[in-house]
Amino acid sequence: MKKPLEIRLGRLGLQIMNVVWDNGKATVYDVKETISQGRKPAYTTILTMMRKLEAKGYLEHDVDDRTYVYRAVISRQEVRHSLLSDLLERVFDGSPSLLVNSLVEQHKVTEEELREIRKTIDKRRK
Amino acid sequence: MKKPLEIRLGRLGLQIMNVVWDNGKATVYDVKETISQGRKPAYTTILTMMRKLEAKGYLEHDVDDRTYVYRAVISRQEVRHSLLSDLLERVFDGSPSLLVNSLVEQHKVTEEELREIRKTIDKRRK
DNA sequence: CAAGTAATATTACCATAGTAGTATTACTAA
DNA sequence: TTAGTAATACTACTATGGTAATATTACTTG
Repeated sequence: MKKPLEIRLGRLGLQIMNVVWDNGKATVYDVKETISQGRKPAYTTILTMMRKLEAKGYLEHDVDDRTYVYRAVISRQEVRHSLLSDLLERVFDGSPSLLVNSLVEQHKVTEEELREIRKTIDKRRK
Repeated sequence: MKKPLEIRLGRLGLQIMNVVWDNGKATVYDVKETISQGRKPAYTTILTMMRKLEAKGYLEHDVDDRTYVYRAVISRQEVRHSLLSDLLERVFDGSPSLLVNSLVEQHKVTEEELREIRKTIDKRRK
């Protein structure tokens, strides 16, 4: 079983994966109903994209009473890891501290978030 | 003051921008010589891409003895900010600590890097 | 049985990143 | 003066993500 080194997911593809991950499984209809914020793609647009995601091996489906019920083949962690690695290498020269620096400098990171991050770091350090 | 439009840059575009940022300016030839690791795109490929980057307003050029000398219109920080924001929202649910968590969990972050990151956090917290 | 309905299948198009061959232009050197 | 050279200009094609209309299929219900 071979793992794709690089995961390619655009906005819509990622939105769809998120719905599937959140619910464990999802039909085209489920996704359509859940994607309510922002642009609302047509039913067939979501259908087409889900078929493409399946073709790429990111989703699989079972048939339940004529309806396709999709489930994720790749995990959220895998995708996060892959996309983050990609950004790290291509944009931040492979330097995690540069990335974190940019993160806390330019994004409004709350005090709460900073504490959380610090905890993560310290746990990792020992 | 520019609006933080969404910056769209693929692999090659980013490689080119990096050469320009690193050197302050760059010709097509400079970029071709610098891009030595991995695939080596043809001269005209780089030329075409640099023209596209200029069309998008990311580069500008002066003419020096018939040769175009490109310089960056957008900064590395802008691009880093934009691409990181994008990833943060789309992949990490807008949560910086989730992102940092994934960063230190799955990438081999050295002890040195952890110290560096912690310093950044603490500086921010004061 | 026939019409409606709910689902997928098919097909086609647009935009953008990447790729690069070929054409043109303008200078250089024999 | 002309062949070569070094640069950009033009053109075209591929791949992929996104978009969606239209067609088909299979079931439901009057």
